[in-house]
Amino acid sequence: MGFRGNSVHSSKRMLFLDLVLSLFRLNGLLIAEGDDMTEALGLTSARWKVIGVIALSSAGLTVPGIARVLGQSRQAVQRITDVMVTDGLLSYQTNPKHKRSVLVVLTEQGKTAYQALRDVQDPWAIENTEDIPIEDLDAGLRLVRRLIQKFDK
Amino acid sequence: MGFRGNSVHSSKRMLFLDLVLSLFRLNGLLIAEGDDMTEALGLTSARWKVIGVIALSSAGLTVPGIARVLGQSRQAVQRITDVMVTDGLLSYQTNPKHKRSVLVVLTEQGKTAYQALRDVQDPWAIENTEDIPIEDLDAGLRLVRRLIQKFDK
DNA sequence: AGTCAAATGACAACATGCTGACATAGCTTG
DNA sequence: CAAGCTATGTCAGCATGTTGTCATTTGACT
Repeated sequence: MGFRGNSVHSSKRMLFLDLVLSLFRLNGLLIAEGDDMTEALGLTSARWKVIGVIALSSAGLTVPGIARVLGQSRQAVQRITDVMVTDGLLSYQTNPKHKRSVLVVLTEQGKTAYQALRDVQDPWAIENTEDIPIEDLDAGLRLVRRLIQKFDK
Repeated sequence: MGFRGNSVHSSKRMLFLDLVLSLFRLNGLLIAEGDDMTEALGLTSARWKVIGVIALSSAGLTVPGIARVLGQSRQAVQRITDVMVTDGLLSYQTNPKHKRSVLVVLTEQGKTAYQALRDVQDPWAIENTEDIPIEDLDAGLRLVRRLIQKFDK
Protein backbone atom coordinates (compact mmCIF):
# COMPACT_ATOMS: atom_id res chain seq x y z
CA MET A 1 0.00 0.00 0.00
CA GLY A 2 1.36 3.35 -0.89
CA PHE A 3 0.74 6.64 0.78
CA ARG A 4 -2.63 5.73 2.17
CA GLY A 5 -3.04 3.87 5.38
CA ASN A 6 0.50 4.47 6.56
CA SER A 7 0.11 5.12 10.23
CA VAL A 8 3.74 4.79 11.25
CA HIS A 9 5.62 8.08 11.21
CA SER A 10 9.23 8.00 12.20
CA SER A 11 9.23 11.74 12.67
CA LYS A 12 7.27 14.90 12.63
CA ARG A 13 8.54 15.38 9.10
CA MET A 14 6.93 12.18 7.86
CA LEU A 15 3.75 13.02 9.73
CA PHE A 16 3.56 16.38 8.03
CA LEU A 17 4.18 14.98 4.56
CA ASP A 18 1.50 12.38 5.15
CA LEU A 19 -0.85 15.17 6.22
CA VAL A 20 -0.11 17.15 3.05
CA LEU A 21 -0.80 14.18 0.79
CA SER A 22 -3.98 13.40 2.69
CA LEU A 23 -5.08 16.99 2.27
CA PHE A 24 -4.65 16.71 -1.49
CA ARG A 25 -6.83 13.65 -1.45
CA LEU A 26 -9.48 15.18 0.78
CA ASN A 27 -9.58 18.28 -1.39
CA GLY A 28 -10.42 16.19 -4.44
CA LEU A 29 -13.09 14.30 -2.56
CA LEU A 30 -14.69 17.48 -1.25
CA ILE A 31 -14.88 18.99 -4.73
CA ALA A 32 -16.45 15.78 -6.01
CA GLU A 33 -18.94 15.89 -3.13
CA GLY A 34 -19.80 19.48 -3.88
CA ASP A 35 -20.23 18.81 -7.56
CA ASP A 36 -22.50 15.84 -6.95
CA MET A 37 -24.51 17.75 -4.39
CA THR A 38 -25.14 20.76 -6.62
CA GLU A 39 -25.40 18.99 -9.95
CA ALA A 40 -29.19 19.21 -9.96
CA LEU A 41 -28.95 22.96 -9.35
CA GLY A 42 -26.86 23.53 -12.46
CA LEU A 43 -23.94 24.58 -10.29
CA THR A 44 -20.35 23.37 -10.09
CA SER A 45 -17.76 23.69 -7.34
CA ALA A 46 -16.22 26.73 -9.00
CA ARG A 47 -19.60 28.40 -9.18
CA TRP A 48 -20.87 27.84 -5.68
CA LYS A 49 -17.59 29.09 -4.31
CA VAL A 50 -18.25 32.38 -6.09
CA ILE A 51 -21.92 32.48 -5.14
CA GLY A 52 -21.03 31.78 -1.54
CA VAL A 53 -18.52 34.60 -1.35
CA ILE A 54 -20.89 37.12 -2.88
CA ALA A 55 -23.82 36.04 -0.74
CA LEU A 56 -21.79 36.41 2.45
CA SER A 57 -20.43 39.85 1.59
CA SER A 58 -22.49 42.75 2.83
CA ALA A 59 -20.88 45.33 0.59
CA GLY A 60 -20.33 44.85 -3.13
CA LEU A 61 -17.40 42.86 -4.37
CA THR A 62 -15.32 43.30 -7.48
CA VAL A 63 -13.84 40.39 -9.42
CA PRO A 64 -10.36 40.85 -7.96
CA GLY A 65 -11.99 41.12 -4.55
CA ILE A 66 -13.63 37.72 -4.92
CA ALA A 67 -10.32 36.32 -6.11
CA ARG A 68 -8.59 37.61 -2.99
CA VAL A 69 -11.13 35.98 -0.71
CA LEU A 70 -10.85 32.66 -2.51
CA GLY A 71 -7.09 32.89 -2.89
CA GLN A 72 -7.27 32.49 -6.64
CA SER A 73 -6.12 34.51 -9.62
CA ARG A 74 -8.41 37.29 -10.73
CA GLN A 75 -8.35 35.86 -14.26
CA ALA A 76 -9.79 32.54 -13.12
CA VAL A 77 -12.60 34.28 -11.23
CA GLN A 78 -13.26 36.63 -14.13
CA ARG A 79 -13.80 33.70 -16.46
CA ILE A 80 -16.29 32.07 -14.09
CA THR A 81 -18.23 35.27 -13.41
CA ASP A 82 -18.46 36.08 -17.13
CA VAL A 83 -20.13 32.73 -17.77
CA MET A 84 -22.37 33.13 -14.74
CA VAL A 85 -23.51 36.53 -15.98
CA THR A 86 -24.34 34.97 -19.33
CA ASP A 87 -26.26 32.26 -17.49
CA GLY A 88 -28.18 34.85 -15.52
CA LEU A 89 -26.88 34.00 -12.05
CA LEU A 90 -24.85 37.18 -11.62
CA SER A 91 -24.92 40.68 -12.99
CA TYR A 92 -22.36 43.45 -13.15
CA GLN A 93 -23.26 46.72 -11.50
CA THR A 94 -21.66 50.12 -11.97
CA ASN A 95 -19.07 50.72 -9.27
CA PRO A 96 -19.19 54.28 -7.95
CA LYS A 97 -15.66 53.89 -6.69
CA HIS A 98 -14.04 52.68 -9.88
CA LYS A 99 -14.76 53.43 -13.51
CA ARG A 100 -13.72 50.08 -14.91
CA SER A 101 -13.94 47.61 -12.05
CA VAL A 102 -17.62 46.78 -11.75
CA LEU A 103 -19.37 45.18 -8.78
CA VAL A 104 -20.59 41.62 -8.99
CA VAL A 105 -24.05 41.00 -7.55
CA LEU A 106 -26.48 38.11 -7.40
CA THR A 107 -29.50 38.29 -9.68
CA GLU A 108 -32.85 36.97 -8.45
CA GLN A 109 -31.96 33.70 -10.12
CA GLY A 110 -28.60 33.79 -8.34
CA LYS A 111 -30.29 34.32 -4.97
CA THR A 112 -32.60 31.43 -5.68
CA ALA A 113 -29.58 29.27 -6.53
CA TYR A 114 -27.90 30.30 -3.28
CA GLN A 115 -30.96 29.33 -1.29
CA ALA A 116 -31.08 25.98 -3.08
CA LEU A 117 -27.39 25.55 -2.34
CA ARG A 118 -28.00 26.17 1.35
CA ASP A 119 -30.87 23.69 1.28
CA VAL A 120 -28.59 20.85 0.24
CA GLN A 121 -25.37 22.05 1.86
CA ASP A 122 -26.67 22.45 5.38
CA PRO A 123 -28.04 18.92 5.77
CA TRP A 124 -24.84 17.62 4.17
CA ALA A 125 -22.70 19.49 6.69
CA ILE A 126 -24.80 18.31 9.61
CA GLU A 127 -24.86 14.72 8.42
CA ASN A 128 -21.11 14.52 7.95
CA THR A 129 -20.21 15.99 11.29
CA GLU A 130 -22.70 14.30 13.59
CA ASP A 131 -20.14 11.77 14.79
CA ILE A 132 -17.27 14.26 15.11
CA PRO A 133 -16.87 16.28 18.32
CA ILE A 134 -17.03 19.99 17.78
CA GLU A 135 -13.72 20.34 19.59
CA ASP A 136 -12.05 18.18 16.93
CA LEU A 137 -13.46 20.30 14.14
CA ASP A 138 -12.38 23.45 15.87
CA ALA A 139 -8.88 22.15 16.45
CA GLY A 140 -8.65 21.08 12.82
CA LEU A 141 -9.77 24.47 11.61
CA ARG A 142 -7.22 26.17 13.81
CA LEU A 143 -4.45 23.98 12.41
CA VAL A 144 -5.54 24.66 8.84
CA ARG A 145 -5.66 28.39 9.54
CA ARG A 146 -2.22 28.25 11.05
CA LEU A 147 -0.84 26.55 7.95
CA ILE A 148 -2.63 29.00 5.66
CA GLN A 149 -1.01 31.93 7.44
CA LYS A 150 2.35 30.25 7.09
CA PHE A 151 2.08 29.86 3.32
CA ASP A 152 0.01 32.93 2.46
CA LYS A 153 2.70 35.58 2.70
CA MET B 1 -15.08 40.35 5.83
CA GLY B 2 -15.99 37.31 3.89
CA PHE B 3 -15.16 33.70 4.52
CA ARG B 4 -11.70 34.25 5.91
CA GLY B 5 -11.12 35.32 9.43
CA ASN B 6 -14.62 34.50 10.57
CA SER B 7 -14.07 33.00 13.98
CA VAL B 8 -17.66 33.05 15.15
CA HIS B 9 -19.54 29.88 14.36
CA SER B 10 -23.10 29.71 15.48
CA SER B 11 -23.10 25.98 14.98
CA LYS B 12 -21.15 22.92 14.11
CA ARG B 13 -22.53 23.29 10.61
CA MET B 14 -20.94 26.70 10.12
CA LEU B 15 -17.71 25.46 11.62
CA PHE B 16 -17.58 22.61 9.17
CA LEU B 17 -18.33 24.79 6.15
CA ASP B 18 -15.62 27.18 7.26
CA LEU B 19 -13.25 24.24 7.54
CA VAL B 20 -14.10 23.06 4.03
CA LEU B 21 -13.50 26.49 2.52
CA SER B 22 -10.24 26.82 4.43
CA LEU B 23 -9.18 23.43 3.11
CA PHE B 24 -9.75 24.62 -0.46
CA ARG B 25 -7.56 27.60 0.22
CA LEU B 26 -4.83 25.58 1.92
CA ASN B 27 -4.83 23.09 -0.93
CA GLY B 28 -4.08 25.84 -3.42
CA LEU B 29 -1.32 27.23 -1.24
CA LEU B 30 0.29 23.82 -0.80
CA ILE B 31 0.33 23.20 -4.54
CA ALA B 32 1.90 26.61 -5.08
CA GLU B 33 4.48 25.81 -2.39
CA GLY B 34 5.30 22.51 -4.02
CA ASP B 35 5.59 24.05 -7.45
CA ASP B 36 7.92 26.77 -6.22
CA MET B 37 10.01 24.30 -4.27
CA THR B 38 10.54 21.92 -7.17
CA GLU B 39 10.71 24.45 -9.97
CA ALA B 40 14.49 24.21 -10.19
CA LEU B 41 14.22 20.43 -10.49
CA GLY B 42 12.02 20.64 -13.56
CA LEU B 43 9.16 19.12 -11.61
CA THR B 44 5.60 20.25 -10.99
CA SER B 45 3.13 19.29 -8.31
CA ALA B 46 1.47 16.76 -10.59
CA ARG B 47 4.82 15.14 -11.31
CA TRP B 48 6.21 14.84 -7.81
CA LYS B 49 2.97 13.32 -6.67
CA VAL B 50 3.51 10.55 -9.23
CA ILE B 51 7.21 10.19 -8.47
CA GLY B 52 6.47 10.00 -4.77
CA VAL B 53 3.90 7.26 -5.17
CA ILE B 54 6.17 5.15 -7.36
CA ALA B 55 9.19 5.65 -5.13
CA LEU B 56 7.26 4.54 -2.06
CA SER B 57 5.83 1.43 -3.67
CA SER B 58 7.90 -1.68 -3.28
CA ALA B 59 6.15 -3.64 -6.02
CA GLY B 60 5.48 -2.25 -9.46
CA LEU B 61 2.53 0.01 -10.06
CA THR B 62 0.32 0.37 -13.11
CA VAL B 63 -1.18 3.65 -14.22
CA PRO B 64 -4.61 2.89 -12.76
CA GLY B 65 -2.84 1.77 -9.60
CA ILE B 66 -1.16 5.14 -9.21
CA ALA B 67 -4.48 6.82 -9.90
CA ARG B 68 -6.12 4.83 -7.10
CA VAL B 69 -3.46 5.83 -4.60
CA LEU B 70 -3.76 9.49 -5.55
CA GLY B 71 -7.52 9.40 -5.79
CA GLN B 72 -7.50 10.71 -9.34
CA SER B 73 -8.79 9.48 -12.67
CA ARG B 74 -6.56 7.04 -14.51
CA GLN B 75 -6.72 9.26 -17.59
CA ALA B 76 -5.18 12.19 -15.75
CA VAL B 77 -2.35 10.02 -14.45
CA GLN B 78 -1.83 8.44 -17.87
CA ARG B 79 -1.29 11.82 -19.43
CA ILE B 80 1.29 12.82 -16.83
CA THR B 81 3.19 9.54 -17.02
CA ASP B 82 3.27 9.65 -20.83
CA VAL B 83 4.99 13.03 -20.71
CA MET B 84 7.34 11.88 -17.95
CA VAL B 85 8.37 8.87 -20.02
CA THR B 86 9.13 11.20 -22.91
CA ASP B 87 11.16 13.34 -20.53
CA GLY B 88 13.11 10.34 -19.30
CA LEU B 89 11.91 10.33 -15.69
CA LEU B 90 9.84 7.17 -15.99
CA SER B 91 9.79 4.10 -18.16
CA TYR B 92 7.15 1.51 -18.93
CA GLN B 93 8.03 -2.09 -18.15
CA THR B 94 6.35 -5.26 -19.34
CA ASN B 95 3.84 -6.47 -16.78
CA PRO B 96 3.93 -10.26 -16.36
CA LYS B 97 0.46 -10.14 -14.90
CA HIS B 98 -1.24 -8.16 -17.61
CA LYS B 99 -0.75 -8.05 -21.37
CA ARG B 100 -1.73 -4.43 -21.88
CA SER B 101 -1.33 -2.71 -18.53
CA VAL B 102 2.40 -2.02 -18.18
CA LEU B 103 4.28 -1.21 -14.99
CA VAL B 104 5.58 2.29 -14.38
CA VAL B 105 9.09 2.48 -12.95
CA LEU B 106 11.58 5.24 -12.18
CA THR B 107 14.52 5.58 -14.52
CA GLU B 108 17.94 6.53 -13.12
CA GLN B 109 17.05 10.12 -13.92
CA GLY B 110 13.77 9.61 -12.11
CA LYS B 111 15.53 8.28 -9.03
CA THR B 112 17.87 11.25 -9.08
CA ALA B 113 14.88 13.55 -9.28
CA TYR B 114 13.26 11.80 -6.33
CA GLN B 115 16.41 12.25 -4.25
CA ALA B 116 16.54 15.92 -5.20
CA LEU B 117 12.88 16.18 -4.25
CA ARG B 118 13.61 14.72 -0.84
CA ASP B 119 16.51 17.11 -0.41
CA VAL B 120 14.21 20.13 -0.68
CA GLN B 121 11.05 18.59 0.73
CA ASP B 122 12.48 17.39 4.01
CA PRO B 123 13.90 20.72 5.17
CA TRP B 124 10.66 22.36 4.05
CA ALA B 125 8.60 19.96 6.15
CA ILE B 126 10.83 20.43 9.19
CA GLU B 127 10.88 24.21 8.87
CA ASN B 128 7.11 24.51 8.61
CA THR B 129 6.31 22.30 11.56
CA GLU B 130 8.89 23.41 14.07
CA ASP B 131 6.40 25.58 15.94
CA ILE B 132 3.53 23.09 15.76
CA PRO B 133 3.22 20.39 18.43
CA ILE B 134 3.34 16.89 17.03
CA GLU B 135 0.09 16.13 18.82
CA ASP B 136 -1.66 18.84 16.82
CA LEU B 137 -0.37 17.44 13.54
CA ASP B 138 -1.40 13.96 14.53
CA ALA B 139 -4.88 15.07 15.54
CA GLY B 140 -5.23 16.98 12.28
CA LEU B 141 -4.17 13.97 10.25
CA ARG B 142 -6.66 11.77 12.09
CA LEU B 143 -9.46 14.22 11.36
CA VAL B 144 -8.49 14.41 7.68
CA ARG B 145 -8.36 10.62 7.46
CA ARG B 146 -11.74 10.39 9.08
CA LEU B 147 -13.23 12.75 6.54
CA ILE B 148 -11.53 10.94 3.67
CA GLN B 149 -13.09 7.66 4.78
CA LYS B 150 -16.44 9.35 4.94
CA PHE B 151 -16.33 10.63 1.38
CA ASP B 152 -14.30 7.87 -0.28
CA LYS B 153 -16.92 5.19 -0.41
C1' DA C 1 -15.55 -23.99 -22.04
C1' DG C 2 -18.61 -19.98 -22.51
C1' DT C 3 -20.42 -15.62 -20.93
C1' DC C 4 -20.44 -11.43 -18.98
C1' DA C 5 -18.97 -7.73 -15.90
C1' DA C 6 -14.94 -5.10 -14.55
C1' DA C 7 -10.46 -3.13 -15.70
C1' DT C 8 -7.57 -0.96 -18.97
C1' DG C 9 -5.79 1.92 -22.91
C1' DA C 10 -6.77 5.45 -26.04
C1' DC C 11 -8.95 9.44 -27.63
C1' DA C 12 -11.94 13.54 -27.26
C1' DA C 13 -14.40 17.34 -25.15
C1' DC C 14 -14.59 20.24 -21.51
C1' DA C 15 -13.90 22.83 -16.78
C1' DT C 16 -10.82 24.99 -13.91
C1' DG C 17 -6.74 26.78 -12.52
C1' DC C 18 -2.11 29.23 -13.53
C1' DT C 19 1.14 32.66 -15.67
C1' DG C 20 2.51 36.25 -19.00
C1' DA C 21 1.73 40.36 -21.54
C1' DC C 22 -0.39 44.68 -22.64
C1' DA C 23 -3.38 48.82 -22.17
C1' DT C 24 -5.91 51.69 -19.09
C1' DA C 25 -7.57 53.57 -14.54
C1' DG C 26 -6.44 55.06 -9.85
C1' DC C 27 -3.40 56.44 -6.37
C1' DT C 28 0.93 58.27 -4.26
C1' DT C 29 4.55 61.14 -4.18
C1' DG C 30 7.71 64.58 -5.82
C1' DC D 1 0.36 69.14 -11.70
C1' DA D 2 3.34 65.40 -13.43
C1' DA D 3 5.53 61.00 -13.01
C1' DG D 4 5.42 56.62 -11.72
C1' DC D 5 3.74 52.59 -9.25
C1' DT D 6 -0.24 49.61 -8.46
C1' DA D 7 -4.73 47.64 -9.64
C1' DT D 8 -7.72 46.11 -13.17
C1' DG D 9 -9.63 44.25 -17.62
C1' DT D 10 -8.54 41.47 -21.40
C1' DC D 11 -6.53 38.09 -24.25
C1' DA D 12 -3.56 34.12 -24.92
C1' DG D 13 -1.19 29.86 -23.88
C1' DC D 14 -0.64 26.12 -21.03
C1' DA D 15 -1.10 22.46 -17.10
C1' DT D 16 -4.08 19.66 -14.72
C1' DG D 17 -8.16 17.62 -13.70
C1' DT D 18 -12.95 15.65 -14.98
C1' DT D 19 -16.28 12.85 -17.74
C1' DG D 20 -17.74 10.15 -21.77
C1' DT D 21 -17.00 6.62 -25.29
C1' DC D 22 -15.27 2.53 -27.42
C1' DA D 23 -12.36 -1.51 -28.12
C1' DT D 24 -9.75 -4.98 -25.82
C1' DT D 25 -8.10 -7.73 -22.01
C1' DT D 26 -8.92 -10.01 -17.41
C1' DG D 27 -11.19 -12.48 -14.38
C1' DA D 28 -15.16 -14.51 -12.23
C1' DC D 29 -19.13 -17.33 -12.43
C1' DT D 30 -22.33 -20.65 -14.42
